[in-house]
Amino acid sequence: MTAQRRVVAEVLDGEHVHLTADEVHSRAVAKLPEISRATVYNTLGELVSLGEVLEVATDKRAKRYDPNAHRPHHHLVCAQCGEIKDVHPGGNPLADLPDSERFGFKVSDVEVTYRGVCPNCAAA
Amino acid sequence: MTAQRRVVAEVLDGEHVHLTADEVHSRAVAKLPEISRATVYNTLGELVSLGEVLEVATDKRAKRYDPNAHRPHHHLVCAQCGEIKDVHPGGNPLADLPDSERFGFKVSDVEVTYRGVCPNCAAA
DNA sequence: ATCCAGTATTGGATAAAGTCCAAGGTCATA
DNA sequence: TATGACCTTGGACTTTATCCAATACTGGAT
Repeated sequence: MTAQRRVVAEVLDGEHVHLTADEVHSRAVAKLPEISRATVYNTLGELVSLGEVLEVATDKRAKRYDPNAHRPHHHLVCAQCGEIKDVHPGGNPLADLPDSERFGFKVSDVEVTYRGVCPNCAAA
Repeated sequence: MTAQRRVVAEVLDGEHVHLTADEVHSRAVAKLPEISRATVYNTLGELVSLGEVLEVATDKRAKRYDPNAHRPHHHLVCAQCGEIKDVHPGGNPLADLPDSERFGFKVSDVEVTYRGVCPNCAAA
């Protein structure tokens, strides 16, 4: 555990945190000015491999990193400003996919992304 | 309607078609050698605006374009090779998101992505 | 059939996001 | 202190996508 990794881990902490790699880097630089982009990417990649952090691809621009990897959840995204909330819907989408629709795949995971407009953007 | 647009529309036709912009361009070039990348991007953008084609962000690399926009469906993705199938699960995920989990958003849409391993990759 | 205004296309430049790599630094151990 | 393992750095490079000015094409009006 190096100073650089500690800083990345610190930046990625909290509820409803979904930063891009670049945002992580900016915030990390604020705490440790000499940290490089490459290290941020390396560390994020390791955290993802370790299962400590999730990659989220809600919009098609930069990947986002979600530290809330240990409680399963899905995402609610504002179509206008891009804000992302963690949500915990009921139901079991895995059970809703009949065998006839599995094409022989071994299905292991489901991701659900709700889209809408957040209160801020609705007001504007 | 120009030759270029016709070619792009032709390339994007069929079931379980989920090409990247680059793949669309390659195939379009095969039919119309002088078509430019910019035109492919423009045309894809227009088709998306018109609601004729969907953008899919299943992996975090290039966007993919799905011509099957008129029958609602979700996606099943192979985690190894990236193959994508259209699927039609039962259930109603929208109904599964309680008000208490909506954070005041006006929720209008849900995307469900199943992940697993396709028969090919499982055999290998 | 021709002309025109408007729209589409082109290719090259540019941007944004991410990856790769060689060189150098740090740390624990012996 | 010397050694080896692993991290970090910065810059070059790749991939994906967008922008722009110049040119070409389209369809309707004449």
